[in-house]
Amino acid sequence: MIISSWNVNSVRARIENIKSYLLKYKPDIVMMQEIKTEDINFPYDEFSSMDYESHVFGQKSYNGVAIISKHKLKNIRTDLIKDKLKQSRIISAEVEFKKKVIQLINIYTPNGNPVDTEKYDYKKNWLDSLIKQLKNLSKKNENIILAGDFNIIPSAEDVYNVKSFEDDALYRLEIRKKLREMINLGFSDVYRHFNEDKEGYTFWDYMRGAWQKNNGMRIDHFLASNSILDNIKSVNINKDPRGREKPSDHTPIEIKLA
DNA sequence: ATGGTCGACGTTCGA
Repeated sequence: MIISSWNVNSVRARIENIKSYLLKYKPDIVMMQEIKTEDINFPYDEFSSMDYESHVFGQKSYNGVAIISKHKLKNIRTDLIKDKLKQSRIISAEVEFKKKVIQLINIYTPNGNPVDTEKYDYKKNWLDSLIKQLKNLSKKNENIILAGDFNIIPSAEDVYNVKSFEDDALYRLEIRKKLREMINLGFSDVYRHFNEDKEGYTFWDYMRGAWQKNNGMRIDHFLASNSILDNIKSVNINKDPRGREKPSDHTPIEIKLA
C-alpha cells in the first residue's frame, strides 16, 4: 500500500497535475494540504471516477486539507486541535492494514513567518496543541502515521542555505524542538530512518528559480509510530510532479507499506 | 537590492 502526502497548493488549480500523478504512480491514499477551497467546490467527481473516496476539511481561499483513498476509511475527524482561528489544518482517518487499525493524521502546520508576530505565536500554540493531542492518541492507538506539511526544517542539512534560515519560523531552534518533542513520543521521521544523510527536499519556492537551482528544503514529513516501522518498506520523495507543467511548489512524499 | 512567483469570490494577502 502506497500512502502519499502532498501540499498541492490549490486542488482546483492543480487538478490536471494531480490526476497525472495518480494515473502514473497509483498511490492508494493521498493526504493533501493547502487545497484552498471550501468542501462544496472540492473536485469529488474527478477523484471518484478514478476510484478514490474523498474526505475534505476545506476552507475558502486558504489552507484546507483532504484525504483521498482507494480503501474504505473510517472515523474521519477534523476536531483534533483546538484552533482559535478556526483554520482547516488537520484531518484524520483510520485505515485497516494487515489486521492493524492505523490512524492517519494529515496536517498543514501554520507557516509562522514573520517571527515574533501573532502568526509566529499561532504556529507555536498550534504545534503545542498537536503534541498534546498526539500524546493522548498514542495511548489509545499505537499505530499512527502523521504526515503533511509540517513547515519545519528538521536540521541544517535539510535546507539549501541554512544561514539565511536561522531566524526563520521554519527553522528556529524553538520550532525544531517541537518536532523533536513529537518524535520523542515514540515516532520516527521515516525519511531519515531510511536515509541517514541524503538530501530530501520536498519544497522549492516558485521565486528566484529555486527549482532550477535546487534551492529547496525538506518540510513535508512522515512520522510513524515506532511500532509500525516494520510495516514501512520504503520512502520516496517523488520529484516528478514538481518538474511538470503548472506544478505545486511542493512535491509528494510517499511511503510503501507491506 | 525588500526584487522574484504563484493562487484566490484578488485591486491584497499568504506562502
